[in-house]
Amino acid sequence: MTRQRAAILEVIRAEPRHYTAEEIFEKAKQILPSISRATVYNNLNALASEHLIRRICLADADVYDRSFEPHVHLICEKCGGIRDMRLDGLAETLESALGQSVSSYEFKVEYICDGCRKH
Amino acid sequence: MTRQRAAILEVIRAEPRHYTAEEIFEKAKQILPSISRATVYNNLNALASEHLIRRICLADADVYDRSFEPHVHLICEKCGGIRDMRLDGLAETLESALGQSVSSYEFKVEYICDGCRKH
DNA sequence: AAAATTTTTAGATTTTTTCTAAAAAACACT
DNA sequence: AGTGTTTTTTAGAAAAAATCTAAAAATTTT
Repeated sequence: MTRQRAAILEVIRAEPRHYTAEEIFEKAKQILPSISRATVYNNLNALASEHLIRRICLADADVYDRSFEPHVHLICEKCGGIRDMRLDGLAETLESALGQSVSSYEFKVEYICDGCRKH
Repeated sequence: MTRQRAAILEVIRAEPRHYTAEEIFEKAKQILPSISRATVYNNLNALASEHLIRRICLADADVYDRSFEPHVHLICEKCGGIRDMRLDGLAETLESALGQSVSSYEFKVEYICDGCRKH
């Protein structure tokens, strides 16, 4: 475990918010000012393929989720806000429909959030 | 409806396969040789936000799906192959868990495809 | 068919991500 | 701790992906 990777994980795990690669780079620089952009990209790719974090593609940017635990991402169509939700039993439903086990899933849902519905 | 948009839709709808923006550009050029890359990107963005097609983000590229109908995308962890699957009742499950209706969803599942499991 | 609006175009520009080869750090082994 | 091996990082260049621009063309409206 390098100091760089630790800093990147620290940034991602600090808050439930989902950050872009550029934001993670900026925040990691506050911890390790000499960190390189390539290191951030390398680590985000590595962490995502090791299933320690998850990449989520939004309309205008890719962001990273500190949790790889299966959950639903609710994305507001109006403001682009993103909210997490648990939904149990989904893997089971999926596996029985497919007839085979699955490694992981990513469920992205478009809706209108409370704030936007009031307008 | 411009000839360019028609050509782009024609390319996307020709086959169930999912193409990248660049592939769509190449194929659209066979129909309209003067078509510009910007037109392809403009239209893909417009079509996706009008919900006529869907953008799917894979590990190494974004691809476009001719159908916006809710369905599951099964993505093989080994070979990256992508396969569609129907899964009924998902919207209902989702809406009752959320307590509110949803506009659409995108369900991406990682698994090992038949071909790769044999090796 | 004229006017108004929208879309397209080619290429430059911007943004995002990856690549490179040398240096540094981490790891493995005694 | 010391040595050698392997992996990771670095800075900057390069590549790749997507957007922007303003003029021209096509489409739509009247």
